[in-house]
Amino acid sequence: MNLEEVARLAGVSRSTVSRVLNGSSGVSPATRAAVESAVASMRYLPNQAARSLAGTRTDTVAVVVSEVHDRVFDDAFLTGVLRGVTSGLDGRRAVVAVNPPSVSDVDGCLVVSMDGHDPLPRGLSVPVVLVGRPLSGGLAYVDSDNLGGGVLAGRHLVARGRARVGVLAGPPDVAACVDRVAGFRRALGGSPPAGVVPCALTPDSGAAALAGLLASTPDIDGVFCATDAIAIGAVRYLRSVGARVPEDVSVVGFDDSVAATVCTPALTTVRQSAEDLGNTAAWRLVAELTGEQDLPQSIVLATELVIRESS
Amino acid sequence: MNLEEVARLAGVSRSTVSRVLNGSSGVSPATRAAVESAVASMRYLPNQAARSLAGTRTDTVAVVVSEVHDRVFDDAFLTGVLRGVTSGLDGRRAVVAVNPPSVSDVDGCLVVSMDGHDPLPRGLSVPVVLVGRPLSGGLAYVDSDNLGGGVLAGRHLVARGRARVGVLAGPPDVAACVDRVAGFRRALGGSPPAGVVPCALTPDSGAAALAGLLASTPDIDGVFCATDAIAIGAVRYLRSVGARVPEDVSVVGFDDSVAATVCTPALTTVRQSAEDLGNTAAWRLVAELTGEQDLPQSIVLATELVIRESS
DNA sequence: CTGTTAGCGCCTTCAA
DNA sequence: TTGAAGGCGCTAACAG
Repeated sequence: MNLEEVARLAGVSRSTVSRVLNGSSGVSPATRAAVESAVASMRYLPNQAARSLAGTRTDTVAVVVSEVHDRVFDDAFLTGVLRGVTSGLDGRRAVVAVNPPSVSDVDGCLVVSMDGHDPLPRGLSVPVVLVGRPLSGGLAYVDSDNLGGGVLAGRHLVARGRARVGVLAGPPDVAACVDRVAGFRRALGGSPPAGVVPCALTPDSGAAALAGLLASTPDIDGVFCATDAIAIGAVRYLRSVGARVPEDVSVVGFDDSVAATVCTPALTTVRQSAEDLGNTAAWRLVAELTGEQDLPQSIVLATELVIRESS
Repeated sequence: MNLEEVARLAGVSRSTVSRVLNGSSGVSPATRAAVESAVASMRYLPNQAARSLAGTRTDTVAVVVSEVHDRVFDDAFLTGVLRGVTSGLDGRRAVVAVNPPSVSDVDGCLVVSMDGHDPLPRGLSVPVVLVGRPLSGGLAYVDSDNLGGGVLAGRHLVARGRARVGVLAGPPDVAACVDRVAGFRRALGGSPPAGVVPCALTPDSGAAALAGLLASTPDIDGVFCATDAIAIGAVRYLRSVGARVPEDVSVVGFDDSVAATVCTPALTTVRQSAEDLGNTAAWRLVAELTGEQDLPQSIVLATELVIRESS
């Protein structure tokens, strides 16, 4: 089934059908109606390949997922982003490509990178929008307000009367973690944290980092962790050495992952919406593809403190 | 850059380049080498749209994700499947489509359905492989050995000396849950469960279902839950009424989700590999697309008992 | 406002 | 073993 057949049924030419299908102006209402009813009655769907070949768009965008570091706790983030992306693509198709990105024949590219490097499709000359702030490079991105979330966490621990707080900062090359810690420091103002130690994005690494911190600074009464995964390790370690959470030590995480809700005690954390992130990034890319002007280079989405039992 | 330019550089015709690119036999080694070096030096990539239009394939498959029920705990499953799929597609592109599937221009279709209904793309006349057994319909599918996993769980509780076990069975229209419970019953042999109650796939629903079960059967010493999410609710409820896990009551879940490892006590559960599931389904679809004969209608992947603290 | 025309880049007979 | 030629279904000028 092709344009030709639709045109014949509607009693017009191929071009006219094409015009209607593409929403061009300059088609009389009567003609348009005739074409639309023909399309509907035949259940006609345009051939995407022919469309791409003749036109200038492919109507598909690539979603490049970088999977560099340990990802145990990132699954929910990824599905959330994907969900948001597919719903924000406005009819375009999303092709998923995994790490060494070799995508072609796409109109644009969305990159979900959880580290700060740029796993950018090489030799790809289409608009790109990153999900998550890159540590360097002038590309457009959408990110959660990690800095603001860090501020929320900091103010919360201050409000709880915690005066000697440690920070399990995550990896220094993960922009989200860097920003979270920066925000946290800002909230503490003149009284800096009792200690800031980097760690990997796993509970085990969080536990080990906290053990090291407590060895040198035993009187800590609060811990801010750059992710929930780290916080879960921190809580586990604290309980293993007989410290009560939150009575002796308050713990705050970041992400509002499922794990944060099921662990004991349930984690106070900062929520970000992966779905909004994906949706907004898709929107930004589509806007660029449709030629909108004066688009923001970066978009930052609000985060929110969720108070539970650990603080 | 197109075939023409490559042909010119290699000193042959377009047809010959096309033959080399598509691996047709009947090209002299010398010619083939010349073409390949031209392709490499120009970094030529065929235009996918033109290829689809002229040929008979699109080299892309749809991944249809059905999101019917509460999905809080399914994220890891989905990303696992997706990861497996993309790596099993052998160069083909994966387009993701969400629930009301309206995909076209694909060679085949992978459907990830977590309920038993068939959210099948209507009017799609391409091969389909389901990830997860459908409750009805004669479509090809790949599934975890939920029945076998249920057997493992049952034997385990028997070996632990548990004689009065309850079952939180999940929804009756989710094939995976149905199979898990069937396997569990089989392992118990002549001594049936003390009670089997359906519930939704959430911790809260699991807690409520267990409360109801305990009301009528207070002397239960073991609980098998169709998913980890349900098990987490069960554990929470048991502890809230002062029962010790596992001393008073053993609890076994299913899925080996992240939540199972971080909750207290850590859950004994049955592991399935979402990645293997996706990879195998992709393999099965590709095999059908490449014309392989005598393919199995269903493929079942082994599951594995993971013993932790809750039993 | 509508129809005619010329390709888009590739695969695939058919000849040579 | 290779080349020439036609056409896949559509869009985008260009006429009328």
